[in-house]
Parts: sequence; C-alpha cells; structure tokens
Amino acid sequence: MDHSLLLAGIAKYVNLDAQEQEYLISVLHYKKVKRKQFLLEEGDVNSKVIFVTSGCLRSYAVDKNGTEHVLQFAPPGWWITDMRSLTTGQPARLNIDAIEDSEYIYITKADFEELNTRIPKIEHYNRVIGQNAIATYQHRQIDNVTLSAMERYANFCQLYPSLIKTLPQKQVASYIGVTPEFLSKMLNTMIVK
Amino acid sequence: MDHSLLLAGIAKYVNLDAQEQEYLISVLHYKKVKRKQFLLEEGDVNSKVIFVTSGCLRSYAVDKNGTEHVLQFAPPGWWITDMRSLTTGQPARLNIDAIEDSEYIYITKADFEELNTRIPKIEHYNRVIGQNAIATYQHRQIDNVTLSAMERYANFCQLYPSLIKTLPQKQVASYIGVTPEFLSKMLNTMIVK
DNA sequence: TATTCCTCTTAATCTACATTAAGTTTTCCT
DNA sequence: AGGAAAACTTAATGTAGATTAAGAGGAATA
Repeated sequence: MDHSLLLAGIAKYVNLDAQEQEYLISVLHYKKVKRKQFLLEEGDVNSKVIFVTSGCLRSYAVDKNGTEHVLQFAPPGWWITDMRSLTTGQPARLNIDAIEDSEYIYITKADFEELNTRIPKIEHYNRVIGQNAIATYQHRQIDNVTLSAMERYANFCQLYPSLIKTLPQKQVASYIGVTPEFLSKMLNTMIVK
Repeated sequence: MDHSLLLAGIAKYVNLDAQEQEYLISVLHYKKVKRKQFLLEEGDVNSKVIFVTSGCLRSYAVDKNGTEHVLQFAPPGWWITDMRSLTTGQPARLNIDAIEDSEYIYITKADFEELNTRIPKIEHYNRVIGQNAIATYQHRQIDNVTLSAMERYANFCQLYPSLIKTLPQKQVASYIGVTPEFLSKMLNTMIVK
C-alpha cells in the first residue's frame, strides 16, 4: 500500500507536517485493477479522484458510431477523473479503464472536500495543479485546431516519450484524433521521405 | 469603478468578511478597452488574470495560415487568461482582445498569489472555479471529437444563448471550428429542410 | 500448442469540410 | 450622409483524413 509517489508529488508544492500527512493518509484507499478493467463507466456518477501508482489508466468518450476517443492517459504520478461528474453529480460522459494491470489510490468526494477545508496546504496544492491542468487543456485545444495530424503526433512524442514506447499505436491514434489506419499510413509513408 | 459583479461572483462560493473584502478590493485595477483593442498578444508574457465587467472579450490562437481559432468568449462575469503563460512565465500563445467596447478588472500575478495565500477563502474559490473550468475544457474536448459541426453549433446555442444573438457569425464559426463559409451554408440549407 | 483475438498494414473509395473567388449586404467611421 | 471596411452568401473545386475490406504477424488465454 504505497503512497510515497503521492506524498512526493504533493511535497513538490507544499510541506505537510506529521499530523497533516497522517490525516491525508487516513483517507486514502488502495486498489489494483487488471488490464481492461473499468474504474468508471459512462452514465455512472463519478464519486472519487484517482491517483495512479503503477501501470497506466486512460479516460475516453465513445461517439455514436462506437468509436473511442482518448481524453487522457494517466501513467504513475497522474490524477485522473471525470471532473464534471465529480463536481456536479451528473452522470459521467467519460469511461476510465486500465490499459495495463495497474495500482491506484483513490479519495472519495466527501473526503476530498474535507481534506481541502481542513488542510489549507492541500487546497493550495489542488489550486495550483488545477491551474496546470487548465494550462494543459487550453494548449491541447489550441493544438487540435491549429496543427495537422502529423504535427499532433510529433507533439505527443515530445510530451509523452515514455508512453510512445509502451502504448499500442491505436491508442496514440485515438488520442491525437485520427484512425489507426491513417496513423499507420502516416508513419510508414513518412519513413520513405 | 464597479467591482460588484466580481464580489457577487465570489460570494456564490465563499463569504468574505469586511477586512478580506477591503484587501481584495485594494489589489483590483480597472480598465476600459475599445473594440478590437488587445489585452494580450501572442509572444508576450501574460502577467495578470482578467475579469470582465462589461462588453465581451475573447481569446484566440492563430495558425500558420493566419486563421484565427477562438478558444473562449468572456462576457461579463467571466475570467479570461492564458494560463500557461501566467503560471510558467512562457510567452503566450493566445491573443486576448475586445469584441466590443468593454470594461474589465485585472489582478497582477504577484497580487493574485498573495491573495490566495493570505485569504484561504479566495484560494478555495479559485480551486473550485478552477475545477469548473477543467470540467468545461474536458467536455469541450469531448464535444469536438465526438460531434459533427452541426451538433457543435446546436451545443453552442444552448450553452451561450446570449452570445448567439450579439456575436458575428464568423466568430461563432471560429469557436466551433469551421470556416464562416461552411457555417453560412450549414445554416441556410438547414432552414430549407 | 493451439486458437482466438488483438494489432498493424495496405489500398481503394468516400465525405465532411476547406479553399478560392465572386458578389451582396450591413456596419462602422469621419 | 457617404465611403470604406467588415460580414454574409453562393457555388465550384480541392483535400485531409474516414471508411471499408482483407490479409499478416503477435500475443494473450485455455
């Protein structure tokens, strides 16, 4: 039941004292999932925030043709959640599942809220990483509308060098917003040049 | 120099006492801009957070063909900023300008940070509205990859009923990610059916 | 160790939307 | 009020990437 990655991540932003750490640790839940297992399914209400400690999770939405579109990959050290469902209680539009056998920590919505009010440093941490997430989403959006598929692929390689090696190509295709067939073609005709 | 809209927006989430309000008000700056005037230009460092009190602002990125892509509209009561530039100090990729003559309040980066550390309620407010922004960006991203141009337009009308009446059509086109020509065609062939 | 199901590839065909290029109407500025 | 500049429309043509289909290599499960 290893929470060192989570504590290290928080320690980059704030310095919790012994009591605060203890309280934080007391609200953590630990879980393992096998490859392909679901943590959240579209239509259910998302009532937790998830922090990955090993393996890799992903969130994705399904369109009316049944095609999956990856919103986020979460390797160890990343948070993942359907934020609208968490904050409003509406049914989730995202699915979250495991790409490989994975381990994660979760905090329930109620505990998460109490953690933020009882430990201002945690609220500070969440405010700051929230701003980072906003920065990331803003730029993802800009990239999607200003760059070609090839440029988006190059971007992905630069941003997630570790994932590009382990991830099946079709997952990368789904993230950058093209079909697996087109990505395959793109990469193989590129080599020729 | 009216900050009532800002105070009302904050009051929806937290209850500031007299001293806290006074301190908050002391760091506010008030500005007016004419239509088409810039508040931030790509390449400059964004060092403030902006809150609109009248008129309408917008943020957009320009692609290599010179085409503008609107990321956000900010009518009265909305915050607008290039978050990556603000938090990291990198040059902005977004432009922010006024669609109509507008008035806004801004807080400098340094004041914003101090406000958050000195008034935990403000940090709470920012954490919560940050989560709302994340929820919005997550769903915008999902919409963009799962919906057709027509569905994205319908979505926009539902989400911003006030803007749809005042905004030039080409701005709407730029937001939903199509050319003005295509939006025009789409709307006029729709009427026939 | 076989078998079943992924993953990747190649190639032909298709389509939503872009581009280009006018022309028309509306709005803005002096 | 009058002229310039935006905003909107229509239509022909172009294209990035989707769809469909089918086969080949890999890897998980029994």
